[in-house]
Amino acid sequence: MASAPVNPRERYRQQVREEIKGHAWAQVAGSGASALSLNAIAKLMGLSGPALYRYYANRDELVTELVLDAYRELAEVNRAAAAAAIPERRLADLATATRRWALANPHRYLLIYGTPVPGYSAPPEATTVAGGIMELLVTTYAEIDSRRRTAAGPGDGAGPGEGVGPDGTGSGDGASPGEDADPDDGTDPDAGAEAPAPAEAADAAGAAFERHLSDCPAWTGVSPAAPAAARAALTFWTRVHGVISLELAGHFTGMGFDPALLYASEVASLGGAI
Amino acid sequence: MASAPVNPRERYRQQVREEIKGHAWAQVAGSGASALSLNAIAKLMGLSGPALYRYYANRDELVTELVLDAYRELAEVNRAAAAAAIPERRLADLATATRRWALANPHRYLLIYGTPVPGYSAPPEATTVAGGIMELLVTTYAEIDSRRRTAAGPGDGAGPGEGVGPDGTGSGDGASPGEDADPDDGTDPDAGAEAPAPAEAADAAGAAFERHLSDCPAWTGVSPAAPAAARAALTFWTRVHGVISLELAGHFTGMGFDPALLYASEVASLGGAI
DNA sequence: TACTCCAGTTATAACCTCTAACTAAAGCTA
DNA sequence: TAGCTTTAGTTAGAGGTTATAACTGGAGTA
Repeated sequence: MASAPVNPRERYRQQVREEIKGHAWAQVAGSGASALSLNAIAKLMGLSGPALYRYYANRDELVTELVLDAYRELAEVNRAAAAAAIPERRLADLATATRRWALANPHRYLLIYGTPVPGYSAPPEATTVAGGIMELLVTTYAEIDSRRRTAAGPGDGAGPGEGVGPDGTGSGDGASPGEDADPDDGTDPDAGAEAPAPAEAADAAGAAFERHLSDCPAWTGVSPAAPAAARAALTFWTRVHGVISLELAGHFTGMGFDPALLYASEVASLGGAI
Repeated sequence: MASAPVNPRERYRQQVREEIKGHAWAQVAGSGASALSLNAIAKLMGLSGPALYRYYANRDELVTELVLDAYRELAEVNRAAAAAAIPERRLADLATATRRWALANPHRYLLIYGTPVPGYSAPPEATTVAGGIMELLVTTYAEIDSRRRTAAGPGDGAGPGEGVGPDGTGSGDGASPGEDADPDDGTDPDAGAEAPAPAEAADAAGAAFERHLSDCPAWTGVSPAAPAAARAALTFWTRVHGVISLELAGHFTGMGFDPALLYASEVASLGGAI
């Protein structure tokens, strides 16, 4: 991963760093990232507190390492799931793999997607790996789109189930009302107007978001159906995260239902049969 | 809220407790809950550290107080939004109010819905208030459902846009495949089977979840359309939280799109025009 | 007036992160 | 091989945290 350790000193250094990280993961798995203590790790390793500062400049640097590892692990899990899945189940398997990993490693998931640590800011490499996860989603959706296009034949772009986005909403076709959907203004310009039917409204807002996405700088390298795929990927991400994070935080306990079924319902809404 | 302070001593006590809480909120708003320091608060109030332990037994008790206040505040914001909205925009206004409050008080939102504090567990009253928020959602969806039913007339239960759930999925009608949707078993029983079309799959999984909900103990007091409304409310909650929490954690920064439009798209998918 | 109770104090223990200064050993180089 | 340089690990200590124990003085009460 890093530069190859040629010196025996450097090799030893990397080894100790790995051992520290191992203990750190154990602590994080036990009590979360905020309970991570360099002092305790040092004691566990038979060292004295300040010795660890030879290997990590400070606590944040160790946390960064953990965050990066977690990102890479989740990215790898996703990549493997996507690679192993038959095309028809790729989305579902991605979603399943993500939830399974999150449930098996709740603190790793929360380390990535949970409440940010106050003083801490993620390193650029984390953004890169996160972008890789996102890109996998986007390409998966783009792939589904192109498969549907070729299956339906050219010239046929309408009908139920078409398009790549969630909820059966097609790619952005035509203008629609509700251009400014920012809820931050308290004016509510069309509060008295007739509310559109839910289905149309979903189409309109989705199409508006896709148009907005098509104006945005890249972060997705896929070309033609990009906005639709990007929107679908973002929706996938937020819906999956919505269920997983609330489940991990324990907000479903005591409600008596199986979160797996809610998750399945949400994943199915994203175009992935589960 | 609590018992009335009749003694001047008790009154003074309540007053100091409130002042402590005020400083605590300022700290939380500034740097998050993990940066909350009883010592610093005491210094700010011109007291010495241990003095605060006369008012709060420990840090967790203060955090509990903050969590309860945040819950109550969000519940009140939701209740007010629902009361002020015309029926057709009730869902949208609920969603808007929630996001607005979350963006205005990110640390309060994360205090409730973010990564749980390691040793800390929410008090029963928090569950009660959270249940109130949920109940408001369920009744709102039940109300929408009954309004649609009366508008469509008895005997008419089909057609696009019917039902109360998100994605235009109706209430659980009829059996469907995919009974056991728990992704935790690694066996993947029907991996080789033909994947159903997305729309059918969404219906099937949603119906399965609704059937599951109808078997679950109450936590929702609404009677007839309960499972459909409960599912819709849960879906509302998880989708709204998915977008808000990722936005608050800064995961959208650098992606260049306006989260408000993604949020609007999601809210529209939930049957709320925004 | 006398008594009780309690807010707030200091001292202290046990943690934490992190810096400074020092020791000793390991490895490189002439 | 001798000497030099680099560095792992040490102790000491500053400054922070939560939290407890014991004490003081004043405020409210009987």
